[in-house]
Amino acid sequence: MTRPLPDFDLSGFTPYRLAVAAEKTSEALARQYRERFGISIPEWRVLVHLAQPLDGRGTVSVRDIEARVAMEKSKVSRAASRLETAGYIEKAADAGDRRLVRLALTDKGQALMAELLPLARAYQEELERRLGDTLADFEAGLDRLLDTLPHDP
Amino acid sequence: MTRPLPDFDLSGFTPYRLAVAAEKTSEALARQYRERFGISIPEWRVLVHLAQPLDGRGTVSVRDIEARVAMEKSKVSRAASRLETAGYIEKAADAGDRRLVRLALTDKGQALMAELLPLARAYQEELERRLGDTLADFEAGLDRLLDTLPHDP
DNA sequence: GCGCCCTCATTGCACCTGCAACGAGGACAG
DNA sequence: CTGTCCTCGTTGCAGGTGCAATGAGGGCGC
Repeated sequence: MTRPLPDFDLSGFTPYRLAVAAEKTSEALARQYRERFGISIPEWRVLVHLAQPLDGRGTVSVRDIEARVAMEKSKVSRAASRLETAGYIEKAADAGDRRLVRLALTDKGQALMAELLPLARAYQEELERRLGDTLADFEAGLDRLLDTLPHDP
Repeated sequence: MTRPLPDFDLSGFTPYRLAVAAEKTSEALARQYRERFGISIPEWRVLVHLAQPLDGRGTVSVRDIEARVAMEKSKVSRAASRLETAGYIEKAADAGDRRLVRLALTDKGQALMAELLPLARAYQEELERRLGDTLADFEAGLDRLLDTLPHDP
């Protein structure tokens, strides 16, 4: 009665493998961001979105970010508050719809991103080098997972 | 002076993509585990390791688990405490080296795993179906990332 | 205008986490 | 045996997190 359990190989379990890979790939960059700039990953994601004026304007609301990044609105809100305290972004009520909060990089924030983005780019290139000839197929598989799985059930 | 920033596409950034994919793939299963069994992901990982008697014995120490799973020892320790409180595992001092704590599934824990493991298996098969013909290449790329990156710098 | 229901963002709460510090125990040289 | 240094596991603390509740505001029918 001690062995009714089926074998199960955790190291072959895709969700687990993805979690470990995500953790490992984030770790190196995250440490740099934290030690050199005092920036966490949620904060970094917010900053990246503010660095690209996707729409006409250069400002974005909390829920724009929430929609584009896989991050809860409370997480976005708190990350934004920390960034505001640090002086990297500014919040302003939207003139048209006063429920919205428009976020925008300050000059200090722009300067920060001018340093951070090249680091991220270089790291991405390093990862692509490591993936070598498996890169395209790997990213294709990742695309399938990302496309297929809903994330607001 | 408003556009000195290089373009950067977050949705093409591999660490970000991995984080989102890991979150999405874990979410569905994690919710089931939580709602139906009251089990969190760290607790699940501990349980899985206790369900496979990798060595001769069916018991494992905290640091065995720490080494085999990408989890801090404090996380393992607290997950084990919760599992013990819930009655799924038992802790016992190792006879030979009294610093070690040997963890083992109780009967209740074995019964739990007999339910959980088939769910995980079925989910893995579903993911593999979604990946379809990209599966092999995708897993190969994941292997490269997992092999290359150190995780104890 | 008024009521109703919706959306946006924040916050309170309970919990989880990482990290450093700790105590207990083991290994080993002298 | 004693002292020193190591390992194992737990815990205190500060801070992050998810979730639900909240308050402010908007849209619309009447």
